[in-house]
Amino acid sequence: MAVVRKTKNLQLVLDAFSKSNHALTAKAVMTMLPPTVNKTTVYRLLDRLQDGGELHSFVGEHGVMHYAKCHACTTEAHTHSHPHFQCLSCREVSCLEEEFTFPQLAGVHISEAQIFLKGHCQSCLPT
Amino acid sequence: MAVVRKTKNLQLVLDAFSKSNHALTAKAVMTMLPPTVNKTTVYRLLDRLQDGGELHSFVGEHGVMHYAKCHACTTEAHTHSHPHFQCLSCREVSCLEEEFTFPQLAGVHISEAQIFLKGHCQSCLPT
DNA sequence: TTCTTTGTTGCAACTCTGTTGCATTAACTT
DNA sequence: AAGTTAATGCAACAGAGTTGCAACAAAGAA
Repeated sequence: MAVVRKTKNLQLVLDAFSKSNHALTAKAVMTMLPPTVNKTTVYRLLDRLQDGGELHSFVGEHGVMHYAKCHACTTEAHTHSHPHFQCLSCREVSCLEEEFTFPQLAGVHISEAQIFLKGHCQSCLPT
Repeated sequence: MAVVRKTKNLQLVLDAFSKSNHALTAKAVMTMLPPTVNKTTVYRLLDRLQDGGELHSFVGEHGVMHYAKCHACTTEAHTHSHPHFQCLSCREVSCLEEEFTFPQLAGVHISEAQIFLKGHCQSCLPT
């Protein structure tokens, strides 16, 4: 079974997410790592961290995968029905904490919701 | 200014959407067209129809762009805050008619919502 | 009808995100 | 220290989508 080793690169990726507090794309992670780290490695590390329940992923702008730190998740129970948010001004993507309960609509049975909101974050709002 | 000509291919794409009643990817449209039609043409036709307010687009599974017919839209006012839905069984993607009103959350000002729901459609639900 | 204008199409090459196979390297185990 | 096995780098690839350019065709003018 897949024993996950705690390598240098794995820690660097985790550090990147601790530093930013935002959702990151694989590309964004790469720029925060030494340029010697191969892109394949980055994709695999992100997968690993996701499998381990430390990150979750979602599709963001332009259909690009985004990764963010998990807060209330275990390996067994991933509950990511919270919305994700992108500021149209600074383009940063982040998780919103509010759990979203979707209404059951006519004719379909909904079991999963992906919610991507856009607008302006507090820092970018004209006060 | 961009005068849009009513070509044979344009009509074929519209026919494809009339036939299916589901959201289609560019690839799906291509399979419904004569194989002589180039993929670049398909992408351009889809763009054109979107600009003209006849189609709207959204990101679906695997970050792939999906296109669907507009019902209550004009060239000026595109209101696509309705959710999109994919059946986990038949994989079909469709528009849900319900307009979605998103709550204003703390710290951010939301101006746009993209909602992608998954579940089971009526045809695929065990009765 | 024929000419001219201009929008449309096909083709090839390219970008970008993400993946795969394989040989090599580095972490844990004993 | 030696052996096992996961992690890494590299190159090549796959799929969605774009771009530049030459050739073509639709719509209007003569």
